[in-house]
Amino acid sequence: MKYQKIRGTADILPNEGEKWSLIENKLKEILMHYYYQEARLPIFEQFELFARGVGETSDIVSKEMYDFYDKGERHLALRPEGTAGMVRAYVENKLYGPEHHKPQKYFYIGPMFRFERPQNGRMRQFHQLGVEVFGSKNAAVDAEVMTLAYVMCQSLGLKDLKLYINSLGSNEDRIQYRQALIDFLTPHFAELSKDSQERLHKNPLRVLDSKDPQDQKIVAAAPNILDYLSEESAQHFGQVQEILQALNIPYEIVPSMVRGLDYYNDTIFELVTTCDILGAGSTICGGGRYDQLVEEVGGPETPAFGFAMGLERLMILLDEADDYFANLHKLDAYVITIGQAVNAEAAKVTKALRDSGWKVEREFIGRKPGSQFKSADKLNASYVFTMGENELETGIVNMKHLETGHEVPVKLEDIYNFKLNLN
RNA sequence: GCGGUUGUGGCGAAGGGGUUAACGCACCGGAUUGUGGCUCCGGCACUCGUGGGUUCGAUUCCCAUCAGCCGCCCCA
Repeated sequence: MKYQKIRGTADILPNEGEKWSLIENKLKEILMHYYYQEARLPIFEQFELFARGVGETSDIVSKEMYDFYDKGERHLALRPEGTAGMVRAYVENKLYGPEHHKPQKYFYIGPMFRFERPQNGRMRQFHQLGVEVFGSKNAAVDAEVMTLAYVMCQSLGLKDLKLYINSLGSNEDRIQYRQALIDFLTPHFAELSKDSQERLHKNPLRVLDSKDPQDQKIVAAAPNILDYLSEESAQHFGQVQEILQALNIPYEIVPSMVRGLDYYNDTIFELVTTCDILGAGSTICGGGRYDQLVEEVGGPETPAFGFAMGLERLMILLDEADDYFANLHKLDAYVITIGQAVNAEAAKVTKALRDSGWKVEREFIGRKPGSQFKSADKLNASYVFTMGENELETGIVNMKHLETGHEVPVKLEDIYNFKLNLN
């Protein structure tokens, strides 16, 4: 084999591709109902945008970026996530202008790139559906976006879904909590795992969701971030819950939950599956509030809330779901040809049937009739039309219903005039 | 980035230094000059991810490399 795909990329082959568009269409329909509008943004941006936006110290920026210099010596990067680009577009195009309905609610679907070790549901090029809302600090926005994420997954028939929520509070809240956490953990430094010892300096909140059992024991007694929320943040978080309850969206508060991007404040959430086919990456959707990012990117003070959903993870889960995709390719008819002479007439029959709204395939490679029937069977065709020289002469074809084996003669003319009678 | 594991036809999979590389599925042809899901017969890998080495000889051993999978880190 001369060429192979780049590590961590995937070929979504035709059969699979149909599943993707089926899912995407379904999700888009829901997004329409919630009044979200689609944006299509560049796949690469200035490196700096991500570095600043996502956070220089985040893993995504510090070790997972696909960055490069173009022929004009510009430092660029393939987008590792969608929010930074969306915010940039929002600011650059002055979508905050008075003529735009507030808040603005956008979504996008597309590939993202992260240089990581591939695993099930974790690719170097992967796809996200992202949602961003700009211009409201209302807790109802938080709740709506989380509801949206939940409903999208639910509508696809996903089971074992959990909505985890938490609040990071304001910047000041977090700084205080961070210090409290460091103060608490420092006496236990020697007992912590190696990973967590490092995390203590870089990002102490991360120690909270360490998988190391010893760490977990220590952390169990750690101060709770929710006790450090300012009154405003606590009230906001309370309202978010109130609305979720009113909407009957089941959720769970997980005070140890932290997110990997630096820009979040107040509400954060994750949608995870509790079944284990996804292995380590059971999060299918994550997001939260980011009230400072727009300003950081050069726009006016604009609160915002968003999430990203991992599409390949969704697809993996859906593949498990029974026959969600069954009958995707069911044919209404297969046109069998016997002999070169019927080539054109078979084309006419096929087209006429298609024009009348049927899903139709025909024989192209001239196999024996028996094999063609096998194909028709395999392709799940309801009817088979047999075209041979006899039919050419008489103008009458055999239409066979595969399931019953019942055959009826049909006039070609009737097919061409869309007068086919299925009884 | 670290650790483990795997790589044989379109797919699944046996083989374990010696030369015709099992088997199953799928596919193609025939038995059945134009009618399917069963059966039977036949066909289908100059070659065992790639490159190098050891050897009289390597798909089998060694090294490197690429890729897949799993765990960690982290995340969608």
